[in-house]
Amino acid sequence: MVTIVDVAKHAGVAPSTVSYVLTGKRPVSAETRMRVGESIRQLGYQPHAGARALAGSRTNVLALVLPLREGVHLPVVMRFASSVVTTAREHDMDVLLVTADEGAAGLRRVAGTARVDGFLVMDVGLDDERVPVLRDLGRPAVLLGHPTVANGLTCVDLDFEAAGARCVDHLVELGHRTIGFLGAPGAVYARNTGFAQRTLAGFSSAAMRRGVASTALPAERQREAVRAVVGTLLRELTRMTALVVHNEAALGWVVESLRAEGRRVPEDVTVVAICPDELAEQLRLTSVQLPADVLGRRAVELLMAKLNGQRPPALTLLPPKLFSRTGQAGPRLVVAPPPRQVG
Amino acid sequence: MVTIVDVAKHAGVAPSTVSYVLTGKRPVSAETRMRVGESIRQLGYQPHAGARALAGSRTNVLALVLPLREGVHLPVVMRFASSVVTTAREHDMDVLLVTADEGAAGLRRVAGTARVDGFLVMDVGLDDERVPVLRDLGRPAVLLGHPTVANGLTCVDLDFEAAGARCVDHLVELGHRTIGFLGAPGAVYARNTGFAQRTLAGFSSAAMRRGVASTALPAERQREAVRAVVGTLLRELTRMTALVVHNEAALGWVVESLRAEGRRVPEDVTVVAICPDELAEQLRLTSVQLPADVLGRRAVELLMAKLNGQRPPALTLLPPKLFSRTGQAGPRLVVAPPPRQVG
DNA sequence: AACCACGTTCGAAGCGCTTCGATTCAATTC
DNA sequence: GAATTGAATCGAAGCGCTTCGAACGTGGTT
Repeated sequence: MVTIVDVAKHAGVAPSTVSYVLTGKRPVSAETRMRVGESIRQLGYQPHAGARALAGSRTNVLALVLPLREGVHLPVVMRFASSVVTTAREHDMDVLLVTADEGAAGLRRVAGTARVDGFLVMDVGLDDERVPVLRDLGRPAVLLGHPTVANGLTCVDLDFEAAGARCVDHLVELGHRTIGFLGAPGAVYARNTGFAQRTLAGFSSAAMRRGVASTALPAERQREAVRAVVGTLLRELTRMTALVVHNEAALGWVVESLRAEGRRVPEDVTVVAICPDELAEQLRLTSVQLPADVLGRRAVELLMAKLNGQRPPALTLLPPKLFSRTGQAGPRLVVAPPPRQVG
Repeated sequence: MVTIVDVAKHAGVAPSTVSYVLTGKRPVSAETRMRVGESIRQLGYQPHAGARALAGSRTNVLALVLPLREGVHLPVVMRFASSVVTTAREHDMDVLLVTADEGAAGLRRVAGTARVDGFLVMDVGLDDERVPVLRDLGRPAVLLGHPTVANGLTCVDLDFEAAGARCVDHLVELGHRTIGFLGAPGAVYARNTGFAQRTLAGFSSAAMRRGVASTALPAERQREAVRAVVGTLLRELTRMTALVVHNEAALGWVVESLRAEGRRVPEDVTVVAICPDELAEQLRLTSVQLPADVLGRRAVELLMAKLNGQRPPALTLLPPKLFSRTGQAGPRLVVAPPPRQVG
């Protein structure tokens, strides 16, 4: 193995000088820098990660905590993971994969053994045991999915409010004047927080602002329940030509119900969904997608900022991406505004 | 931070003794072991991973190299990754996530900086640049997917030959006596190696052994091409009541073509696919699944064996799992034999 | 009673790197 | 020309752990 001492000897300098060349933490003359660089190249020197971590108390590794079993849509997780690793590498970081199965104990372990510098935690629940632990651990962390705003922690999520509004705006631009909203099961709105409510709020205020007639109803996931709600909407909102659906499980039944009621989709009723891209793709519906790749990138950037001692905003909401799938041509990306930041 | 010295003082022993308690590399009296263990618990001691790696030249981390972008079916990758992490943790190992994008350079980097003890590489190509690098690196590695048998390297894969045979056996047990085989595009069979050929071989010899009439044809992925091949099969093998399909892209068109020809699926023609589970699930077809979870577990176990100085078989072929989806009941797992080992 | 052997435990020497105070030397200043 | 400065570099002290030879008892042997 080639060590820093070998490089130092080869370049005729002290080991510390090589270190300074590598880290840039002290000025080194251009000439020395060249010479050391050349020695590094010739000897094929690669610093020992463990030694670095020991002496410098920085591992250059970040923990990515993923729900690998269930819950979140798998392709979304993958895209996110991919984006995280790529972005991390741009910052010269490696990624340690931790499953959510390990729970808080897993976080304690990798932090306690000084394996990682910080955490990226996906799919954090509203009352997650890991949140307090994360705060105690005293290492930078970025949470994804649910914006559990907790002091000191940083969160990233899709801007669901904007997503709701975006659907309305899109439909209004297509000429629709009466729009329905079919949301999550009632119970989801009952807990007084979360993305469902924010989506609905965005939808409602946009409808108001745009002056369109609208009705919003919750829906259970079962086929019959969905059929009933669709029936109600068609009856109450007789001139309804468009429907925004924020309920993955019901989505398929919604389309089926509409057709059963004699409405063609999308000719008679245009359906816009807020759901993972794959599902919308399959049903050929225009949709607002979860921008997993942007989410991953942004999350890493926020974490890096914290590692560098900055204090990034406590909450970053990413602009929704709307893919139009009405035409015969491939998905058309409608450009969205920059992210919102809070705190 | 609590160090080994703190623990040693607290327990009234030398640091080295604490180390031996932890690693078990030298005998320690039961009484001392107790006392040290108690101190560890009381102080909440967790050994510093970097220091360990430096002194012991063992990181307890393994690299998982995944094709995160494309190629392999995403859910399969996830299941595999999940299984790898879980199994690795059982062996007290952590997992560093590396994307295939980084190529051979990525392997050189994580090995050169002593970040990992070994490699798990998924989706290795027939003439992959990483194979020679992996051999040079001199660290244990286990390859998955294509059994590129290379000296010193260990491979795990699905036993495609058994998969082909299994389909026949299953169908014969259901009473079928004339079975067609619709395979990958001709070009795939032309390269003189790989899973396509092995599947076909397994199918053919099983058909022979079972005394069933059979015809095998390659098929391109396009709809018209598939339709033509299905037509040919129906004409040539007039009494065909079952069809084994080893061509993911064509699978949907196969079912469509059969129905267009007036054959009900599965009543008139039973289709068994060799494909990712999700696809078969969607089309409600009985299928042979890639056992990603078993694959991941086995891969880690092989790697651990190598890390412990053993010389596991060069090639392990996992028994195929056949899921029957003909009935109304949920998937029924038909139990399969133990893995085959070579080398 | 002196000896040996064995199971335990200790002490010290690194592992390869970062970091900080000290040192050097040339360029500036009075 | 001596004193002052500041940039560039050096040297040494750790970081927390493993490991290896040595030391220490204890019990059994001759």
